[in-house]
Amino acid sequence: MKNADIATVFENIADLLELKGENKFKIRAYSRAAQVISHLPEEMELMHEEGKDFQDVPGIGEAIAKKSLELITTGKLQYYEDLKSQFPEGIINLMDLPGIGPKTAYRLATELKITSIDQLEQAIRDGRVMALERMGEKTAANILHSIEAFRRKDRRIPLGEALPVVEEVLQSLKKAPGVGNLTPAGSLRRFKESVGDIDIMGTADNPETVVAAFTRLPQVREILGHGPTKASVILPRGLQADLRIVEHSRFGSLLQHFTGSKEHNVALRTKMQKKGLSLSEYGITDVSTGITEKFGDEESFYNRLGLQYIPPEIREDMGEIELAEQNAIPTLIELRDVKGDFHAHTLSSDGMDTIEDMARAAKHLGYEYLAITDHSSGRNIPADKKTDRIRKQTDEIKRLNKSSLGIRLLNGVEVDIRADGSLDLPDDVLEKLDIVVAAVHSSFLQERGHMTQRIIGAIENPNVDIIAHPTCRKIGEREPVDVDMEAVFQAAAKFGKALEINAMPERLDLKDLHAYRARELGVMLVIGTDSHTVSHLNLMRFGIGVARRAWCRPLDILNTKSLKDVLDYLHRS
DNA sequence: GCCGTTTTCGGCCCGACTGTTTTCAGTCG
Repeated sequence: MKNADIATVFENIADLLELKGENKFKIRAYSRAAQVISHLPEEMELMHEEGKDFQDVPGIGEAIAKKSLELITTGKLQYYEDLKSQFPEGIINLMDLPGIGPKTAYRLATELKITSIDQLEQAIRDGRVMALERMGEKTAANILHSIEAFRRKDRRIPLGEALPVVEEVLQSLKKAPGVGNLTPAGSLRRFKESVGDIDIMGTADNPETVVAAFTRLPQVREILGHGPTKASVILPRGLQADLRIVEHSRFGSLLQHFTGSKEHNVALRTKMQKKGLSLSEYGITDVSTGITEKFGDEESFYNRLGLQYIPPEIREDMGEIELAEQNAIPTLIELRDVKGDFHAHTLSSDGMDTIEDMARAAKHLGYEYLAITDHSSGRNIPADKKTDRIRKQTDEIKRLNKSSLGIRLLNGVEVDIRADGSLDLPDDVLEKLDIVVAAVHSSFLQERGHMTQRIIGAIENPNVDIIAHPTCRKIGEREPVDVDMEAVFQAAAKFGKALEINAMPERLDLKDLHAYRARELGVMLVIGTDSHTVSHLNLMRFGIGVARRAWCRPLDILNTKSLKDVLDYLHRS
């Protein structure tokens, strides 16, 4: 059983215990364990095989360790089954609706015998819900609204879609008179691959002017509400954005609070509570004196707690607070560390621009090198012209490298890993290239064992340098292939091959947790944009976001190295 | 149920909003 499924079981147990009216700290323990498990970089199944003790994971104690083991070894948990049998089936589904917690769900299930969202909708429409004690017309209408929103199922939006919209909004808003700080908070700021609502935090001399300007933006589709210092609106793609303006002196604590993650903030507050400090969006309160200190920026907020500044991308309660106490937060990779790109397409395959166009654009970004990695076949390339194409590309790159472009082009290819595991170009062609990126582009539904061998086979080929988009997922479009990632990481580490963090926002593949685990195992990572046109080269920042969430330092990422070091690494010069 | 340079027992994050309430429970982030 996978971590995600184990986490779901514990989350459901927490819900059921809440229904039972159990001790709320016990409930919290299950809930926290679920969170922790869903964020583990390694599968618990594997930890078990390796003889690791689950109780070493903070938030997992004796009882939950034992239950986890039962889930892993038997696929079931008797405690959970017993708990479920005490309640009407389907009651947990009701709690998926915003506004319905355990108390309401329990009443609906027992007093009205409702066990599904459909039944709930019916009960609201025929007036049975509002007839209940302590329920009214408004409550019923709100639940109905939740049901409709739930059915739209478009609640989380890929980062790649949300970020440009938000940046456009920020651009316009910054022109409003008297605006000071203005920055998005929440999961967007932490660079999670998808985001729910957008929170924008700001300071201003005259908040009302800014809030008014916000509600009048051309991007605003609907105004959900607005007051003197905050407003909620709907932006394109159904994106809800909330703006909050505070005085300059409280901006630090506000931003910290709304950046989250929730788990990070809870852990931080729990820890500081023991030192007699109470944290909130308004500042830090010394419990003994009742005096609240204000903070204009996040650095001073963290420093007051005796902590090093913690970058937003790693605020997930994965050990960052403990490291900050020791002043040992790693220096994470930044966009400006990147010296080149290892994944780009041109007109020779399915790209839109010439090699020279791509080279100039990469030079413009300040890069030292750019790998041209057109597809090996398919995509406008007849099978019998594969090697001809490579020869032409080689000549063109030689010519350009001799010209005064000021950037070194690496002569490469993105070679298909075919369904049978063989590569789409012969070794004598591959070995003459500067760099070989291999990737799966077909037969995505192969069974796990076959797919794992297919990818590991490519890793073992001495001519292959990088495996691109290792899981082939496309967010909201295509599920990842079924592959034993742990085995892939082990093989990459053993054979000294790099794995790609594909920076295309719809891919982000490796994803954050995979990249974290790969780095932990000593696998070299690269961030590739998979550019098909010059503008795609700018997508690098999305890959940087994933790398930072994976705690990557510059030295973990191959394309932060100088041209010389890259050539050394590739054993080609 | 978890956890410990204030504790192996006795604690466990903080504040706001909403609705149906005359003081608060439930839910959320």
